[in-house]
Amino acid sequence: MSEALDAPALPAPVPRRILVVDDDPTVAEVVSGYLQRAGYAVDRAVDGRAALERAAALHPDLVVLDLMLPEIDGLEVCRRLRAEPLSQAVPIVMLTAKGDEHDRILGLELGADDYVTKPFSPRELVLRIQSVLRRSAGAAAPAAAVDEGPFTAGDLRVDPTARRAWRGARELTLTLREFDLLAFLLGHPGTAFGRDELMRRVWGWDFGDLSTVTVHVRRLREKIEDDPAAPRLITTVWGVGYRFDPSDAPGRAAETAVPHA
Amino acid sequence: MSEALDAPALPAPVPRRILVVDDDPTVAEVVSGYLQRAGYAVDRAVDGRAALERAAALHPDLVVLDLMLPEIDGLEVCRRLRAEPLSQAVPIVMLTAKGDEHDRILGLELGADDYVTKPFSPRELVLRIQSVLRRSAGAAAPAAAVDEGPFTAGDLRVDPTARRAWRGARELTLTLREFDLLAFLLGHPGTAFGRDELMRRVWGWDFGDLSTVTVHVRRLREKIEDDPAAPRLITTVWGVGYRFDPSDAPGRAAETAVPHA
DNA sequence: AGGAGGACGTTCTCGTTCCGTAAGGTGCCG
DNA sequence: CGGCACCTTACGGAACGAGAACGTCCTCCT
Repeated sequence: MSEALDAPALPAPVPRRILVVDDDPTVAEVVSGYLQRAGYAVDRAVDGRAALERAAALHPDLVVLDLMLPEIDGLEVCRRLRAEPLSQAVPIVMLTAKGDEHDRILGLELGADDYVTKPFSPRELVLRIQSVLRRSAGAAAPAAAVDEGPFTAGDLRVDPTARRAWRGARELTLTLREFDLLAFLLGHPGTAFGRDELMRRVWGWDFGDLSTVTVHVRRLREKIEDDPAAPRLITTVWGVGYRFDPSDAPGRAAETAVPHA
Repeated sequence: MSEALDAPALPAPVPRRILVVDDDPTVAEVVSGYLQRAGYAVDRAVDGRAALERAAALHPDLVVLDLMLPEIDGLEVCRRLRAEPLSQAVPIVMLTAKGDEHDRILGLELGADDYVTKPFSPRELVLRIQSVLRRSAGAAAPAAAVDEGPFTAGDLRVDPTARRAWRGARELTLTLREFDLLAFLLGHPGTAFGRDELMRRVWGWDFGDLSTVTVHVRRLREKIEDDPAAPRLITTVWGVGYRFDPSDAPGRAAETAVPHA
């Protein structure tokens, strides 16, 4: 998803196309639903042959590939995708049976970018996919060079491409979520966001426990605020959510009261 | 869940029809009551079959759906609603048993828009429903341009996106309700509103003690008026309600004759 | 492999803030 | 002068956010 990173400048990131390949209708249904919900355009194929056709026709941004397939199995699909120049670079996430270590390793060798073992939680799958997309976007960002160069607010600096952040001269050690959260807020200075909206735009979920956001804001404050107990950068808006306040020039604030009357 | 009451300046919402599907009369009764008091028209169904019939007949704006149902269970109802073009887009809020993660996920896959775990607080359910309605309404109306730039009247300034307000150069510390109230009034300068109308447009309720409005107007005056005892910004219109008076040009706008002798 | 460490999501408790309502007071109108 | 509408104040409860701690999963290192 990197939606969290694209969002600052790109209001509506181009919806990514994902091809889901699975012969089990239930699994395909569940996965498709989750991905659509996360904002992706989903196409489906039920066997290896169809998968290759769809991939050639659609040029998806990512392929979710079940290993056990009729006609042509997942490993073979993977191999052929990698052989074809047009689909050579497409990220592949494999679905493998639990403990099927051998196929998994083989899949990785054939060029799969990640794997998820069945039974899997759809949530986890989405996370993996987002992670893979982020990685590959970072690796091959030729046309997508629209990606923000490092941007700044106050004495905070964030480099989305490098995934690094600084406070003044000191580099911050942020986790993945913390970084995404900070990057998003920095990209929308002065705007208040509800927890639910942060959940959607940073986490990419429509649901989930909103206290998760609270906790991560707390952890982030711990790392970037001078006094986490009295946050000046990430302000709490009571009953609403949070807001990043760019207090660029300390001492220049306009406390000039207009002595009306 | 707190976001439901955030809409400060939305025009009066069209009364929405909600279909409540639950086989437990007590639950259905309680939920219906709360929803009706929140201003929704409520229809009820006790099993899956009836639910589908009612949905087809009424085209409700939202469906509250219990998972455990006689005849046809909630998941199946959900599936069929989604299969039917006419009901394909209707938002669905599911009621699931606590910790029934599997059904919950499956429900979301089948197209539910949110879920609430039993036992739930009716209040929370109403908030979720409002949230879902707002989301789907927003999705359907892309050019809504809800984003108000910060706007001004006199020396008052309100920034809805940042949720901040200033009087002259001094920033005001407003609570959620106070802010919404001020934002609404600022957005309709010179217009008098009855307490009941403010209740509906600021609070979003069709019921409730109107003195609540009185008290909040008082608290707001306390923060923005030079002399809360002789309010110049938020004027009382006797027998009607309140009105915001933009006294832009000092010395010019004194058409409000001071009655006092 | 096995174990240590970190990241993340969840849950619980606690203190604070906010909000709605009730009750009595005051001013406006007939 | 009586009645009504509005004002003012106070209070109890509920909602909210902060903080701390736990359990789980993943990753990395040995």
